[in-house]
Amino acid sequence: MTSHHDASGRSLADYPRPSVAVDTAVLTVDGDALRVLLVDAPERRGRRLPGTFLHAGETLEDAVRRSLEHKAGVTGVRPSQLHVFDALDRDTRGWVLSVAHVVVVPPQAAGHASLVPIDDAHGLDFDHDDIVTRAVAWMRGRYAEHPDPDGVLDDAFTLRELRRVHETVAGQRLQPDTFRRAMLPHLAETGEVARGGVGKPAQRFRRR
Amino acid sequence: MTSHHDASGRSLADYPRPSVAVDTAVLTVDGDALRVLLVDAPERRGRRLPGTFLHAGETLEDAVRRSLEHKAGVTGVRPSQLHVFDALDRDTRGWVLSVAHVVVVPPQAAGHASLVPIDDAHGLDFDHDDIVTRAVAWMRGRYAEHPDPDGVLDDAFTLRELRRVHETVAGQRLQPDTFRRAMLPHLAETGEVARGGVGKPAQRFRRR
DNA sequence: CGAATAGTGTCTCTTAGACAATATTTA
DNA sequence: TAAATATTGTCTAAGAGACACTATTCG
Repeated sequence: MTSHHDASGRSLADYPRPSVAVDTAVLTVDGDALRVLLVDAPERRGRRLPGTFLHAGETLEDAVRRSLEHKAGVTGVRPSQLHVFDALDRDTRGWVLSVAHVVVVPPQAAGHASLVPIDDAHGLDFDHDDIVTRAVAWMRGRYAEHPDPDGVLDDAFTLRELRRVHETVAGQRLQPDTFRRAMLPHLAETGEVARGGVGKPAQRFRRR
Repeated sequence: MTSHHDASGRSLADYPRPSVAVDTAVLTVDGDALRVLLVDAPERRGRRLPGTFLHAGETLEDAVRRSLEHKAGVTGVRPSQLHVFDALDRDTRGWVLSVAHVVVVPPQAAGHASLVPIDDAHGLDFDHDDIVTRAVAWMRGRYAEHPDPDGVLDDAFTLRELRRVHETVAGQRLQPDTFRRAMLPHLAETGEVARGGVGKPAQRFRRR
């Protein structure tokens, strides 16, 4: 923590320190696929999540934002920590801890990197497969509790649109009537109606 | 991450690195109080959670075990990560990240440090109040799903003993009959009976 | 009108919670 | 026997899930 001297009486500056990196799973819901943003490694070793080393004077969240803007053109995100990966041999070049993060973005905000369906996101560099698994589990938990906590949809949306997002995140079909009744208490009516398609026009709702 | 070079082309060794510490909330259930293990700061600045700096060649889990054994005589624990605290000004002596952990132990395993009721564990050094809050929330979530995931009780126990633990963790009374029915599917009978007290002897159960 | 979708009514089944009755022990 | 505790029976209310019916729109 912070003021630890250990038994030997050495102080903070005397210890070798690990490099600290951040790696981020950027998830989005595009149509009926849950996707994750991948980048090609500079040395072409393989595919991986965007990440960077933590710089001096920077928080983890700053580092995540910097890496996403820089490597994928993604801005305005709110990262959440997932886990610290600390296996001693996880990076052959030295002692590196990675703080894994997750970010959920609307599909149009995904920038210029490639969005890969999560079913195809295997065999990534380092422990990035693990990070994707944890990120998806984290997102499932979040969407089981809230209508659209990360603004994947526009400000106003129909229940069909919202249900489609939830079906994609959960990986299974949901009944329209049950879903509607479960969500209504967490939504606010807008009065707007979505016209244009076939069938009775649907009301548009907002998160409340 | 791990192989990040950034735009400037500098490589891993060129960056300043933070010190990385671990701090651990050791929780236990003692009678009807939820307690956390605190230590006095060497410089007597105040009370805090046990922690240490991460040493080279050591994982976070190793560091947690070392700090608990060394500072409190607690062994044989299974730490879980909670959160990384990274505020730039959290330690006046320099750039220090702290990976907060939580550990649940049976009361007799608490070693030689002092166990403080969580209601009295305020005003701790650094961001340790936050860690305690997160640790308690983590433990509540765990006990809401499992009978005794961390072995706070002995191998065999009565439903009254188990209920008392849950009441302490949840901070509220639970109905004996409802609790019993909720727990039974997760328990195995032992055939043993707890004699000695007044009233009908209770069966002893085991986790399954 | 017919197909498609939105929205509502209602039935069933499960479960949590509460209350009460029965069972078994000690003092 | 009285008090205390364990265990089980049962009732009620709430909610999830399913099915069917009504409402509204487009082609």
